[in-house]
Amino acid sequence: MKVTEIRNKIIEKGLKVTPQRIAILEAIIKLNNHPTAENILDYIRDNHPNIATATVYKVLDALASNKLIKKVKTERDVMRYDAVMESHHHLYCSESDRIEDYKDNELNELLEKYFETKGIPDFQIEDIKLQIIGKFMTNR
Amino acid sequence: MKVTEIRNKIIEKGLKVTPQRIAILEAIIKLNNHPTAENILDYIRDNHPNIATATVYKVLDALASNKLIKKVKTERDVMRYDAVMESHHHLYCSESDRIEDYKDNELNELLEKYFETKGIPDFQIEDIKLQIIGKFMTNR
DNA sequence: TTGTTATATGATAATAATTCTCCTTTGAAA
DNA sequence: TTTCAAAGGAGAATTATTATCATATAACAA
Ligand SMILES: [Mn+2]
Ligand SMILES: [Mn+2]
Ligand SMILES: [Zn+2]
Ligand SMILES: [Zn+2]
Repeated sequence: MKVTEIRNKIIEKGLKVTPQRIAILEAIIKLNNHPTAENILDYIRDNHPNIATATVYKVLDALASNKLIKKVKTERDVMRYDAVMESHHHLYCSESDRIEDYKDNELNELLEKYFETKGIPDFQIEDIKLQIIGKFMTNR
Repeated sequence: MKVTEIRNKIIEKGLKVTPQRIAILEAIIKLNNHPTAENILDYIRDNHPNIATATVYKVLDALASNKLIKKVKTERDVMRYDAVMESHHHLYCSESDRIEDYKDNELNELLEKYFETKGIPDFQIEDIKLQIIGKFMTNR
């Protein structure tokens, strides 16, 4: 993902392009590990030593409400962020804070078909997310 | 759910039975709406005007780590609690903080069968929770 | 029943993630 | 270039939760 592409993503949403926004969006894409605000700060401090914590949160909020990133909730008191915008699920490690993406179109279709016929009384489904909890058999 | 039953649940886990623990567990069961710590406090203040906020959190922690209640995470910065211990999913309202239980054994079996045959590489599944986001067609 | 003791509670301070406020800076359009 | 709405920086404030520690009490034994 080149900086030009990131700039374009931001422009497409009608947002001003700033060095902070580029750095933060780039960090989330590159880290690719559902980083926290603090992870992002640590990552970009090398090139942006003066960025304020509040700016990171404000940028994250702007990116999320413009659908350039997603918020990923965790068991713990800290929000994490995701630049993968296509619909996908998450694998949560039951022993650590590791979260990995799980993309599975066969599963999505299965669920869609299931709820299409069965439905949920008095409820209109907009989205379904799976939290798959377990243990990773590989390190990282 | 009678108080005697609640006492027994607490005793079974080898915990001391205290008026605070009874009141808090009873509140979560009766409210049946995935209450926050504050909701619980409000509910029990009538009969326990002197209970400390910290006690509520400590009791919630003790109940959760002894598997008498579950923590339910939300998009927002507040934990919610659930006395329904059987495996179930949640319906999240996309417009409000309403969360309702969704129990569906047919779905559980479908998912179990699906992952049993397909599996996830390098990952050992322990539990699967669906977050079903959408709109309730009824008020409350 | 009473005494003992580990555990729980209450009061309050501390923490940690996030948000707010307000002033300054800047991106982008003209 | 100038203009100015929008964005950033600094630090205070907020809010949910946790920690600390002195006091109270549930459970058990004598
Ligand atoms: Mn918080
Ligand atoms: Mn918090
Ligand atoms: Zn993801
Ligand atoms: Zn529930």
